[in-house]
Amino acid sequence: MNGYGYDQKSGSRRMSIGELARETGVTTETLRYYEHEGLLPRPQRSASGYREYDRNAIWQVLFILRTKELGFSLEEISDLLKLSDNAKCATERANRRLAEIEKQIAHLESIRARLARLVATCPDGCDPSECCPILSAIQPEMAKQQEINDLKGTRK
Amino acid sequence: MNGYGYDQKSGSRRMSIGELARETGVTTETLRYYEHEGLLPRPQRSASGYREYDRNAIWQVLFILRTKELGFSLEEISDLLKLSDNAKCATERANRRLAEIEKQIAHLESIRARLARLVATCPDGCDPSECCPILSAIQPEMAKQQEINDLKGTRK
DNA sequence: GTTAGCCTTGATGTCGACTTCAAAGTCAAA
DNA sequence: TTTGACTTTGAAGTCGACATCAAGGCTAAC
Repeated sequence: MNGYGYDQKSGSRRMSIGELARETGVTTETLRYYEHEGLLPRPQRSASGYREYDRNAIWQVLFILRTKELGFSLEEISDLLKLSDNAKCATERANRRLAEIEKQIAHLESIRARLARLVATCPDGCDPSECCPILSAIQPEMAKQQEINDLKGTRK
Repeated sequence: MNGYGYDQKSGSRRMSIGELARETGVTTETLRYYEHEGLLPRPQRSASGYREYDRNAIWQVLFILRTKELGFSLEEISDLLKLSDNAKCATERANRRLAEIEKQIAHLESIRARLARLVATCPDGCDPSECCPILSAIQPEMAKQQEINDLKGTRK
């Protein structure tokens, strides 16, 4: 048996910070951090000062985690929670986030294309005795410049 | 006229750190930082201790910037430069990076899909008087639990 | 000769999202 | 009763990639 009482309202047992951490898969430090940052409400305290959470806290934490997964920062999540208090619509934020994500995807796709092209220039185990085609493809002018300099050097 | 001499080898004028910064679009602090981290070779010094770069330095900096654009960290770039010294092939690194990028893209795409679905549930200016469908969609169980609790609360 | 603008160094600050730490108090089981 | 696991707090540390600062020296142009 643990010393944590029952939540009057929901009728379910209250939890320690450790139990909440186990239920949600985060560490106790993270929970305290979220509380400190205003993402989680300050819970009840036992006589000895321990935090006592009700079952609702689980969903509050999971909300944070899910929203984080969607790429929102903790500050944005905090904003969303404040909006939620006012029962205002979060569409605008979500749309902004969506636009950001699409930009990120486009950026990564252009990187992917460039990288894939680079990799294609270099057959599997390329000759270690010559300059790697990938490296020289990243810096074509540098390679050329080096060649020119080398030529000048040998001629002098 | 400036006090920076000519590079014997390339025959081109040497540059101060400020000039190199202007040519490459980074700050002097960044250049010193790259040098400190071993990404740029330590340049010649003037009698008074000023750094004196030759034109090659420009391509070295641009190589770092281009590779950074491809999503490599400074540490990875440092590795690549070491490999380049040994004239070994960088294919493996590039392939690893490519795999990472594809994972990131896939992740972002799943986020995009989820977000788009959420946004679709909420017509433009949704009614501020009721709970935002987006927020409740992120936390369906929480909303349900809240309802249950509210009902219990009013019944008691 | 003066001034504005360059350069030097090492140290410290920044951001976000935690993690780690120290030192002490509390709880449940054997 | 003692052990060991748990909890408390605020402060400091971590990561990467720089940015900023302080306090001074150097150089070019007027």
